[in-house]
Order: sequence, then structure tokens, then C-alpha cells
Amino acid sequence: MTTRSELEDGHRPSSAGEPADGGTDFIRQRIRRDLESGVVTGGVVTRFPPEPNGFLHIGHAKSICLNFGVAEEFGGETYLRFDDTNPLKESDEYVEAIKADVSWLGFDWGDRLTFASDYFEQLYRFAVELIEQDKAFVCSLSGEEIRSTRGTLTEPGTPSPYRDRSVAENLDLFARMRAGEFRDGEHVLRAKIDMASPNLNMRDPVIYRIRHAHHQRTGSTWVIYPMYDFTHCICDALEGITHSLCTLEFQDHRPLYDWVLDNINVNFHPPQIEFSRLGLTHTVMSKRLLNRLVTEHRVDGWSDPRMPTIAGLRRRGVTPAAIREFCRRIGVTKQDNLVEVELLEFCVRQDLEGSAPRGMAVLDPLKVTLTNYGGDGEVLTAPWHPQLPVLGERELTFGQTLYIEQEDFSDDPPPKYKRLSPGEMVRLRYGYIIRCDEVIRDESGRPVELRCSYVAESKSGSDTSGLKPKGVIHWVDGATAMPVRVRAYDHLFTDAAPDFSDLDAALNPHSLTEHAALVEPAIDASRETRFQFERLGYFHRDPDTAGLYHRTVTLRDGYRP
RNA sequence: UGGGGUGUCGCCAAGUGGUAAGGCACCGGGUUUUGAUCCCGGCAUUCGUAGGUUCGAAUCCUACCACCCCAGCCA
Repeated sequence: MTTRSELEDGHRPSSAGEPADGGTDFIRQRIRRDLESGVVTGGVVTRFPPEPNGFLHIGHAKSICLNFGVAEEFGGETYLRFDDTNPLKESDEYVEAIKADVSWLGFDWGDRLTFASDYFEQLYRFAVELIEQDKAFVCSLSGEEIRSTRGTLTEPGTPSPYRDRSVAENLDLFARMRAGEFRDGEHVLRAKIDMASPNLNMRDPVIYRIRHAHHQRTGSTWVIYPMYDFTHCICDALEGITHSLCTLEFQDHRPLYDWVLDNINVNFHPPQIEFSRLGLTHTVMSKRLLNRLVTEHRVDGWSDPRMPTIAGLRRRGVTPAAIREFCRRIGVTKQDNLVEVELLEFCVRQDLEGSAPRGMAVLDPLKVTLTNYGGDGEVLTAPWHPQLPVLGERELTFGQTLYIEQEDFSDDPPPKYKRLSPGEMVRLRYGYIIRCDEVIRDESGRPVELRCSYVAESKSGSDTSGLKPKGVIHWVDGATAMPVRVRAYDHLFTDAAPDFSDLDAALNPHSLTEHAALVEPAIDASRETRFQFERLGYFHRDPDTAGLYHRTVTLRDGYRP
């Protein structure tokens, strides 16, 4: 669950802020045109309408950035409207999580927080209006019967035997539905449109159903609840939404959206404009599947850092600015798309490169003993960020026992190896140059300790040794380093476009690796939460669990062995 | 097989009849006490295919092909 500490985001925005360019996608072009032609006067009004039945993911972020972004750019307003018409699936817990996510992303709905349930009474009256015009009727077919009479993609449906009930009878029945005289499923209110329509949505769609269920906001006030198609368009109209933006799968619903507004007495008719949803490689965006991952414990809840959820990305250390930049770069079109996760990673690195303090941590420690060093406790200084002197400096201790990365030592180095190997020298970042004199191994021959000598006159910043080692590696001082757990993440799914029919087979078995790592004390003591561990990547200190760091993203690796 | 959509570089994506932007990725090269960053350079004679209109077509017309969505009392 989202906790308070997770939301206290001390992230310093990168100087590379978001360009003010409004974008030229087809939706912005359309809005610009509507404004210029005077079709829309009085400002742009948009809305982000989540159903509170799950957590938001990066696909929602695309919609949030679009809706709030467009309103910002054109000087308009955006509603955060919860589409809470199905009490069986929704809960207040999701409402709070969604609000936290939207505001963490950096958007402000001001006093425009609404719920579809705020409009239940008005919705009911519009339904009555439809009945009075003989454009809706109470159908007493079972769900099964309604389905079987809907027809197929190629065959028309057959009209309900209740289609010709009198207006008076319909009015009476609908009132009694509301009064709770019937059981769930006994009756339903249907729009009277066209059972032969090639668009299935127009074949007398159900617009109200009976549900004796407790609603998180209206309690037991209602036992009938309006369906999406009837609700959404009316809420849009009531709120004066000038551009109702939604995803492609609702294109087939647009005729119904328009039909409802055309057949009730409401003086505003927003246009529905559809864009394609976001596809991201190596992950899943379906709420159903995301829910399954959580329920079946394939991940550690909705905020598992491997999840594409906003909460997961937040825990992982991804910044709001990086997500916004990503959404800006992917654009908005009607094309099906599968964006490479590398673009998201690029946005994350770009933001963190210019803002995250640097430090050193060793994920897989290999002991190094300096045989000729006697200055234990020596204090060195290093900048928090070499390119950003304003971030200041931190202190590092040097000592006789150090740890370096196992990967930074090779018995049998490949050509152009720039790390440590027997008899060779390397510089310890911000410290001294050392040479590997002896390798101590365990029974299996694996190196467990390196005995090295350091070059006294090679101290970083005042090097008079004249030596030019091929490389520089990171390290920590055994005497002062803090033991921490570091979690490194890989793709949740092995394939770029996973086959979700077999979730188990599709899941990447190596998506999480935990390291018993060592970090320099200055990192542990810092109140910053995001760091670059030099040569490794960007890491985020877990907001709730002490001594736990998440690898947000690796550094770009130009190393070609 | 009905209806609704979409097809421009490996991935996004500009382009709206005047002769293919940009980003990511990738490949070189330079700087570098992070194999990072940064900097330079390369990367679609061609726009799903085939015809047609036009002085001129990714943009207009015709036909075809491929892919996505729709048969919840979910949203």
C-alpha cells in the first residue's frame, strides 16, 4: 500500500526541465482548431476518469499527462473523476492510491475532484426522461437470454419480448427497481436503439442494472447502478468537458455516447476523441494481469519495483519528471504501439544524471588487503557530483582492508581490460593506485582476497607518481562501509512482447537479484534518497525498509568485452 | 465472414500535393580519475502492395494485403 513516506519525495528536479512545447499531436491540433474556430469558448476542460478498482500504471500516466497537459497548455482545467458505477469491484482504498499517484506525478486537480456517483440522482432522472420518450425500456430477460438474443458479429440480434412495454409500465417498473423491490438480475433498463445495428453496442444496450451492494460512497442509497456508456457521456456533459479523451477500444462506443446525449435534454455535448493506449516492451499493461501478478504473489504487491504501476516505478526510484518526459516523447497517435522500455530508461537516466549525487557501493564484495598501507583512518574527500560542484563534497575513509567488485578483478583479463588483474595496477576512484601482488583462493580456486600494494604518492588530486593505470574502479573501506541489501531488477517478462497465455513461462525468472552489498557511510547518512553508485547505476533508498536500496536503472554500458 | 480502426527506419514519431523532421536504439570517432556523462559523425532514393490522377504523390483516387478492437447486467 502507498505509505506516507513513499510520497515524501525529496527529488531535486533536473535542470533539464520539460520543454514548454505544447506538442503537435492530432489531439492538440484538434483543440487548437476548436479554439480558433470558436467551437470551444471559455477554455478547455478535460478529465481523467479512472475506475477505482486497481492501481494506476504508466499507461494511465500517458492519459494523465495528456489530459492535464493539454489543459495546462491551453489554460484550461482538468477534473479527476472517479468512475465508480460498479460497487462490486471498486473501493475507497483505490481512490486514495490513485489520488496519491496523480499528485505525485505532479498534477493538481484543484477543487475538481468528482465521482460518477455524485451524479446518480441526475443520471436517474435522465434515464426516466429516456423512458418517457419511449427510448428506454425495462427488460426482464435474464443475462443469459440477453446475450443469446444479441446476435453475433455477422447476424442481427432479436428484439426483447419486453421491448414494447408501455411507457407507464416501464416508468413503474424502473421506479420499483430503484425502490429495491427486485432481486439482482431480475430486470434491467435498456436503451431502445437498434437490434440490427452492425455495432453491437447499439443493440439495445443495458444502461442500468440492479445490484444490492454497498457502494463505497453512496452506501445503501442505491440498489440500481448506471452502466459506463450511459454514465460517462452524461458526466462529461455535466462537467462541461470540451474534449473527452479516451483510448481506442472505446471507438465503437462513440455512437452510443452520442446517442445518449442526443436523446436527453442536456445542453452540452462533448466530442469523444480516441488515442491508442501505451504498449511497453517486457511488461504488461492489462489491469487484469497486473492484478493476477499481485494476487498470485508473483510480485510483492502493486508497488513491487518491477511493476509498471506508478507505485512500483516510484518505489523503484523513477522520478515523476522522467515519467512525464517519457510520455512527452512517445507522443499521442491512433497507431498501435509497443514502445521499447529503453526509452523509459533513457528518460530516467537523463533526469538522474543531472540530479543524483554520486557515491560508491560494492554489490558483490571482494576483499582487498593493502600490505604496505599503514594509514588506517585516512580521510579523503570526493565531490557529490563531479559536474555539479554545488552539491558539495563528502568524506571517504581509506584503509588497509578494502572491498572492490568481484567483477572488477580478472585472473585472465580479455584484451583492453581496464580493471584489476594479477600484477596489474588500477586506480581506486578518489583514492590511490594499487597493484595486485597476490591472489588468495578458496578450495575451488575462486579468488577470496587480493593482496595488493598501494602507491603512496598516487593520492587522487596530488598524484606525483607519474603512473597511468588503464582504469579506475570503485571500492569501499572495510572499516567504515555499511552493509545493506541492494535489489537489482531485470525485465519482469523475458520477451519484448510476451505471450500472456502462459504467465509462468513468460515471467523472467531472474527479474530480481538481491545483493548483500556495502555502501560508503556518507550515502547511508545522506537525507537524499536517490544516488548514482558510480559505475553501477542509479539507486533508490527504500522509503520504508531501512538498509534496502533498489536499483532504478543501470548506467549505459559501453563495455564490449 | 458484420462493424470500427491502423499501416512512414529495429522502436516511437513529424509530415496535411512541391520532392522523407526529430528522439530512442545501434555503429563509428573525440574528451574523461565513472568502459558513465559530454561532444562530433553515420543510420529510409523511400512511406503496407499494385495500379491511376498530376509538371510533381507518403500526402488525392481505386483495388488489394496485413495487423488491432467489438458479441459484460465491466470500465
